[in-house]
Amino acid sequence: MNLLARSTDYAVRAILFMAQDPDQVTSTAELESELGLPRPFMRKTLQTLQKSGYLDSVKGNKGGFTLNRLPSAIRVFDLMTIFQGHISLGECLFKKELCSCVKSCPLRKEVKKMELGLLERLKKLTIADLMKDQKAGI
Amino acid sequence: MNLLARSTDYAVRAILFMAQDPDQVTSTAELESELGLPRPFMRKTLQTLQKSGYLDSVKGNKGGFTLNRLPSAIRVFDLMTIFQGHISLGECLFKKELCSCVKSCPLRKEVKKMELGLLERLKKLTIADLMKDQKAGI
DNA sequence: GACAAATGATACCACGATGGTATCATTAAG
DNA sequence: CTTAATGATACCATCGTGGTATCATTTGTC
Repeated sequence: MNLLARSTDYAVRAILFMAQDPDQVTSTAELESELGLPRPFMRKTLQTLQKSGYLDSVKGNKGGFTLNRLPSAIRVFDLMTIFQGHISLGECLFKKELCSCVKSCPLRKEVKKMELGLLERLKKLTIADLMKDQKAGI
Repeated sequence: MNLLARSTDYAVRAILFMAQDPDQVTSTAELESELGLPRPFMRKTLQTLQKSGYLDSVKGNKGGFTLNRLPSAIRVFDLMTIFQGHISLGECLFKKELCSCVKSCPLRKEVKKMELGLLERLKKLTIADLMKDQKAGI
């Protein structure tokens, strides 16, 4: 299982990179050479981030993207939502309604509790936090 | 996202059902009519449980399965492992090694922390706990 | 102005995991 | 002997995800 999709993961890395030097224009080519992120996929990813208001784009030669928000204002949880939709650990109920377990599903309840704990932590985590870790770590 | 695979989910329901009357032989046909679980799929699922030592099987007419362990000795986490393999929230590192993020991946570290919390809770949860919930709730 | 290098928008593809089915052999109750 | 169950497999279909390709547009540089 993977809590994070590739797209989310890549997005976070790209944003972390751009946050080091917020005013610089970063192209997907740069992300490829600097971080090894696959260029075509990153195009799609960054376009999504731009449409969602996290990045500004500069078209044309020497173009690319710039970060639009403070690292402390970017929650990992929100990025996950953008790329992965509604975040939940147990969504069987919704899509195919094979669950007649409305009342008789104690397992769901437990999973739901764990989900709550997890989401709480996720919602607190920002890019700024990751930058701190990054500097502290190595 | 789904923390639990269908197979795990079904397995838990079947076991919960069987635990109500531990000495009775339960067939997949019964599970289908009583719980609405799809018979062919349940066959596979219960066979897996039998091979893993959770159920005994009775072949032939009037055959089926019986529970082999005490509800308190069946951890949901172990069932998940059987049907879903190694449980983890971030396994990108292993399979395709595109992560050169050994040192530079603060996000992984955070996910790992959350995973620890989640697994701790999951490992504590047994079928007996679920039975208690079931009786308490409605 | 021409070219190169970038994004915008979109459509498409490939693979794997998962949920689910089908088949044949074997066993045992009635 | 028939029926109803499991044992053991092999197979299939669908979907999400990761990834690619294409064409149009924009813009800096020579």
